[in-house]
Amino acid sequence: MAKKKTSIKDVAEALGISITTVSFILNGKAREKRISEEMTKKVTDYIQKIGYKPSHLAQSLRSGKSKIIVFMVEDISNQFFASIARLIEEKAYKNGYKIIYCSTDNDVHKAKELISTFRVRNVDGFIITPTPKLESTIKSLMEEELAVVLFDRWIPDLETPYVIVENQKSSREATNHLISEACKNIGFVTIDSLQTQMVDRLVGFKKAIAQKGVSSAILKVNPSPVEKPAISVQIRDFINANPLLDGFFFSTNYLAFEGLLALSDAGRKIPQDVKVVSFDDHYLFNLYQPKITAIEQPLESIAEKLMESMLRQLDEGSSNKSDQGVVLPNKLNVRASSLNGG
Amino acid sequence: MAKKKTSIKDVAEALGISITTVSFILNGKAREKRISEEMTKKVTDYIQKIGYKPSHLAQSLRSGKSKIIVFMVEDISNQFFASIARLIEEKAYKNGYKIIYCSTDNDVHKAKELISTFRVRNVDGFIITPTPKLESTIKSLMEEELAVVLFDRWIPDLETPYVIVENQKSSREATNHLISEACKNIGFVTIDSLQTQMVDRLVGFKKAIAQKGVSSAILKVNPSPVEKPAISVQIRDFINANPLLDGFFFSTNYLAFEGLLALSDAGRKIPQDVKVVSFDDHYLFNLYQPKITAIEQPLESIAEKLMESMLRQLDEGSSNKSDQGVVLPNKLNVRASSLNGG
DNA sequence: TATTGTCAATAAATCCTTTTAGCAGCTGGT
DNA sequence: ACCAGCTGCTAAAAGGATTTATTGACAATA
Repeated sequence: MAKKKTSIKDVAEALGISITTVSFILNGKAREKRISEEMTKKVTDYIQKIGYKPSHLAQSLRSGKSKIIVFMVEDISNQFFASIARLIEEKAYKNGYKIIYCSTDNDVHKAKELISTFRVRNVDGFIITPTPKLESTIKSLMEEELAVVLFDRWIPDLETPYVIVENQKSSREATNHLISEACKNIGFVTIDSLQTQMVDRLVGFKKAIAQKGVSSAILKVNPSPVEKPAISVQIRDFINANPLLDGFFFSTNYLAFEGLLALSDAGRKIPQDVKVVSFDDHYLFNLYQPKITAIEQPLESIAEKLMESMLRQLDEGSSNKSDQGVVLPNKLNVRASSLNGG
Repeated sequence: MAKKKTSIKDVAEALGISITTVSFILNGKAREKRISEEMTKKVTDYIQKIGYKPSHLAQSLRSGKSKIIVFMVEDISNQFFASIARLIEEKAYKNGYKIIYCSTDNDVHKAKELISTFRVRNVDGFIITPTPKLESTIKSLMEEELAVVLFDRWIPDLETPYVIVENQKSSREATNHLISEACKNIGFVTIDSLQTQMVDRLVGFKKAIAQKGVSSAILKVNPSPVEKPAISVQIRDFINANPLLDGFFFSTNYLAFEGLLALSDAGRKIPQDVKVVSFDDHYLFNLYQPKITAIEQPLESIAEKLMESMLRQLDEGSSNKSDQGVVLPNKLNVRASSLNGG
C-alpha cells in the first residue's frame, strides 16, 4: 500500500486550525496577513517535522502556471544543443523550473505539433530554435502571453526576444585570418539553408573576400540525402573539383569533419597545402592532428542570457520589454591548421 | 487580454447538459455509461468545432498521474546519453508522456536531491543511470510504486528492471580480435570506477587475456582532476611507460580520443606499430585516419527496451513483473585500426 | 454608551476533471 | 396495481492548493 500523501488539509486538522492559516504561512504571508509569531512557529515546526510538501499539481491548477519550460531545438542529440541543454537545466532547477525538451528535426510540421501539444499542457515558456515558416505559430504564442525566447537563429520580422552570436563578424574575422596567413583562394563550405545563422556566416565570408580581392569558391551542401548524394560525397566532389583552393572555411563542425577526411584522402596536407578553419569549436578539434582552428560559441553565456530573458518574462511583475535581442561575441581559437610554418 | 481557456463546464453549459455527460463522452465511456448516440454525436461535434481540450493539470490532480517521466543520466551533454534521450523522447510523446531530463554528474547527493524534487512533483516514472550509493533511494522509489528502469549500469542487489549491454562479452570479443590480429601485449585503458559497465568491460578483457596467455598492462584513469593530473597526461604517461604494447583497448570513446592523440605524438603508427580498439562507437571513428575499430551499442534497441519496460510498469493493469533485466548485444565494427596489412 | 479600529484566524469560492451514487420515467411481468 | 429492471442522464464529492471576504473578540476613542 502506498501511503497516501499528506495534504494541507491534514496539516490543518492535525493542528486544529484552518487550511487558510497554513496556506498563508507556507507562502510567506504570515506577517502580511497578521498571523501570530506563535502560530507561525507551531505550523512551520509541524510541517518540518512531518516533512509536508505542497502539491505542485494543485498549485499549478490554481495558479495556471506549471513551472515548466520547453526547450525545443533542432536535434537534442547534437553536441551543441545538448551542451546548452545541460547548462540551462541547472539554471532552471535553481529557479524552481523544470525543463522539457524536444527535437524538431527542423521540420515545421513537427514543430507546430509539439508546440500545440505543450500549449495544451500549460507550460509557461518556450526556448526555441525556430524552423522555417514558424512565424505565425510563434506569434500566436506571444499573443497568449507565453514566455518565448529564440536562439541560435531568429526570425527578423518578429519582436520576440532572441539570443544569438556574432555570426557575420566572426565569420569575417576568421576569413581575414586565413587571408593574413597568405591564403589567396578560399573555399567556403556551408549547408544550403535559409537559417539566419548560416546566412550570416556566408555574408561575413563574402565581405572579407570582397575587401581583399582574393578569389573564392562556395559549396552549399544539400542536407537532404534523398535527392542529392550524401554530404560526404558532395564535399569530396567540391574539393576535387577545386584543386587550387589553398584555404577552407567550414560553416559548422560536422562539415569540417567530413572535409578533413576528404582532404586527407586527397593527399592535401594541412596546413602546408591548405589551411582550415571551422565554425563551432569541438572537443576533437583539439585532438586532431594538426589541431584545427575554430570559432567557439560562448555556451555558458548563451545559456545564461536565455534563462535571464526567460525568467524576466516569467516574472511578469517587471513587465519591461527590455532588450529584445542579445548578440554575443564568439572566440576565434587559432590553432595549427591555419598557421604558416612552425 | 489572454482569452481564458474553455473548460468542460463551458462545454456543458453551452449545450445545456451536465458536466458528467461530457466527461463520459470525452473518456470514451459513452457506450458503457449508456449515453445515447445522438447526444454523443452532439457533444463530439461541438467539442470538435470549438477545439476544446481537457486540462492535463486537472486530470493529473484528479488521477494522481502526471504523464511525466524523468530521464536522469550522468551527463545529458554526453553524446551517448543525448542520443538515447533523442530516441526516448519520440517514443514517449507517441504514448502521451513528456520527458524531463537532468544530469547527476555521477554525484549521489545531486541525484538524491533531484529525485526528491521530482517525487514531490508527482512524476510517474524514472529512467536512471544510477550513481554509486543510490540503492536506498531507488528502493524507496519502488516501494512508492513508481516506475523505475535503470540503464547503462545497474545495481545488482535491487530487483529493479534494467537495460544494459553485453559489456563483458563484447569486451572479450574485441580483445580476442586484437589477439587474432597478432597482438601479444595489450594495454587496457579504462576509468577507475565501480560502475558495473566499466567493471564488466575490464573482466571481459582479463578473461580474454588469461585464455590466450598473452601479456597485458592496465591503466585505470582517475577521472577527478583535482588530485591527479589531467586524463590526457595519465594516458600519455602510460603509453610512454609501456613502449612494448602492440595493442590498445580503450573502454570508452573519449579515452580513445585522448589515446589516439598520445600515440600519434609518440610516433606510434596505427595499425603498423600498435592496433587500436575502443568501446562505444563514435561518428568520428569513421572519419579518423585510419578508421578506428569500435564496439557499437544498439542505441535504438536500448531506447526501445527502456520505454517498453517503462510503459509496461505504467500500465499497472498488467501487473506482471516480467523480465527484470534486459541485456542487449553490441556490434563490433572492425575497421582499419585493428587490422594487419591491407 | 455607541462607534471605530485592530487583531487573529477562518469559511467558502475557485481552478478543472473524474467518478460514484442516484434520480426520474418508462416497460414488462404478475 | 405494484414491483423490478432498464434507460438516459445528472448532482455532488473528491483531488490539493490559493485568495477574497468575513467573523468574533477586544481595546481605544468620542
